[in-house]
Amino acid sequence: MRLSRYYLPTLKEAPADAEVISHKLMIRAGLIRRLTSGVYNYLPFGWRAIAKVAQIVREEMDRAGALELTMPMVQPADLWKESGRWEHYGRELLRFKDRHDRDFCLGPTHEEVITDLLRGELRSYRQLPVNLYQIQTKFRDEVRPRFGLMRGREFIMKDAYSFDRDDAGADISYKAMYDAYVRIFERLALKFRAVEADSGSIGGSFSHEFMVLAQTGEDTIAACADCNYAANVERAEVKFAGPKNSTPPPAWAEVHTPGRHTVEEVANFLKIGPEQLVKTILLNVDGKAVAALVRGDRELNEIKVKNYFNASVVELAAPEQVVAWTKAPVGFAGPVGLEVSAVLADQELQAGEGWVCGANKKDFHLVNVSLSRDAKIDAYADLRAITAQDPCPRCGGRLELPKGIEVGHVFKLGLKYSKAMNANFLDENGKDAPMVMGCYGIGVTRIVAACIEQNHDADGIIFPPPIAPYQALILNLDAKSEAVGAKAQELYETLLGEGVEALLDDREERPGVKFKDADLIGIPMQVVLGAKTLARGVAEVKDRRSGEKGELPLDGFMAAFDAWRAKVYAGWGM
RNA sequence: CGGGAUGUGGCUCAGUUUGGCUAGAGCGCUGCGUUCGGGACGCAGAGGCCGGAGGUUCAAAUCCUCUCAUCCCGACCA
Repeated sequence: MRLSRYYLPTLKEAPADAEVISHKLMIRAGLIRRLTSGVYNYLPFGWRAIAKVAQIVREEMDRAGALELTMPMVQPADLWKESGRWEHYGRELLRFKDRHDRDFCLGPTHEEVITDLLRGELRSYRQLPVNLYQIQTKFRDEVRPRFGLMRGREFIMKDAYSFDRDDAGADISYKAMYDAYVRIFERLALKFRAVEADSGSIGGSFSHEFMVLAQTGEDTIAACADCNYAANVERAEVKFAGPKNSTPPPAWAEVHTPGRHTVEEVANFLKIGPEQLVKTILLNVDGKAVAALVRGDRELNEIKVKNYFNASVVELAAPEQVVAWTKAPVGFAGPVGLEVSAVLADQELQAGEGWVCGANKKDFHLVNVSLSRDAKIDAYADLRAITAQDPCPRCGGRLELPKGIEVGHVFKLGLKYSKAMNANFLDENGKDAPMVMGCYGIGVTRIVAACIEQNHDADGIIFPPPIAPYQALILNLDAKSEAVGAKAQELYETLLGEGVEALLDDREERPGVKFKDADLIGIPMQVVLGAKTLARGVAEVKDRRSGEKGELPLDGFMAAFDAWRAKVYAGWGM
């Protein structure tokens, strides 16, 4: 394609409402335009990148034996009521009524539809397993869409669903998808990590997330430097050395701590370390009052609390509730004499005595507290967030905590939907049995954004070749010169003829403008042709990633180009 | 949903505090000329009822009320 006839609106300045780099660059480089909050137009250049990703996903899904289909975006409420999610999915589900006043929603995911589809059609174990997928626009009415394509309300997703006769079969399906995902992200030339994940409200027994590694990621990964353990910190278990027997402290005593309510304030005031304090965090767990205790220097992982109770909602208690439960303002809660429905303590609090904690009384704390002697602890459990100082829960090795962007998630669902929706088949013995399901998602549009988060510099996007909308950009620096124009056109046609996706910048712009735009839009290979180089019988080339420049002879150009391309791709590990 | 902020040509913003002439700048866009290897320069243009509604006033981009939209932080999130 020739740029003089391309709709590629590049911008010198980023719009004020873009915050993260991928969002800014996608707008500046003319990939997307916002229609409304969390909803974007995909412009021709951006759409090509999305299509590239989708095609690789498609090829690997097909290779893994999955079958592509397309299900409706508009879904009847009946199905969601059947699975129970009409009530539980929340307001992320965009609901509306048709002219007959019937309830509908826009599909945020398709477990209900696919289960409904198959339960009517698949009756025999002979027909299983089956794995179906689609690549389609999804809509989730996110409470807070942000960061451009990173968290949109409307986005493109590949979602696959597997149905098996039994657990063992489901494990095989799961593994096949996991392996396909690894191949997909390898082929996309992204730096990624597959991590153990919390399965969240989709349910099911276990799951993995695929994270594109990038500083700006919203998720944190606990990854072992010594073994292959990696988990989302939401899920990562903390290894506990075991309780220690220490002598109980003398009886607890109140100390006056006027106006000190944070751990830091109290620790400074008493001239002790925060690890000698116990934080008492009051939570609402499915409407019940729960206290969670962690050491002063630790952070509570609310998801662990949620999983401990198998609860659907865990939220921090409101200040009024804290006052009602502890008879003191926020900042002075403690386990001694606290009356709530459950008091959970982090396991490591078993290794220590003589804690400092809130007195449940304004401006007072307690010292010399023994949890076993002075408080009623219902259970000790792994409650806190893992830190970089913790050992690897598998091998005891050193942990790193890199940031990642979740671009894929595989779930083993088990019987959750098949039971709720009666998706049964007849097994070998002629008996009804529920199908064992798995579901597998990839955020196609999010991958493009994540790719840019991972690959950019001060000048713009640096597309990995597999995602790049075009492989090579030819810059005609002398658009008015017939000789240069003819040669540029010739190179362009040569590349196209050899199957290289080329873009020709034949606009009547000054060289500086073309160089800037070329770097901004991030096509991996730049071929620069001007009067000077033409006179010398060469074209200048630049590797967008490394910035390395070279010259290729115009005579026998294609052979030289092939060699150079191999070098550029090698830089991407391809 | 709680907290904060912003809405002025396509983009970035000034002007609003303290109401007052035909509402400005840079970038971008159109035309002409000079330029031509890292976002050139000159001249001449086009383009805005200042998010919307109502109100106060002799007079509103500016003050008041309501409303809509967008962004940020938090809660939330296959």
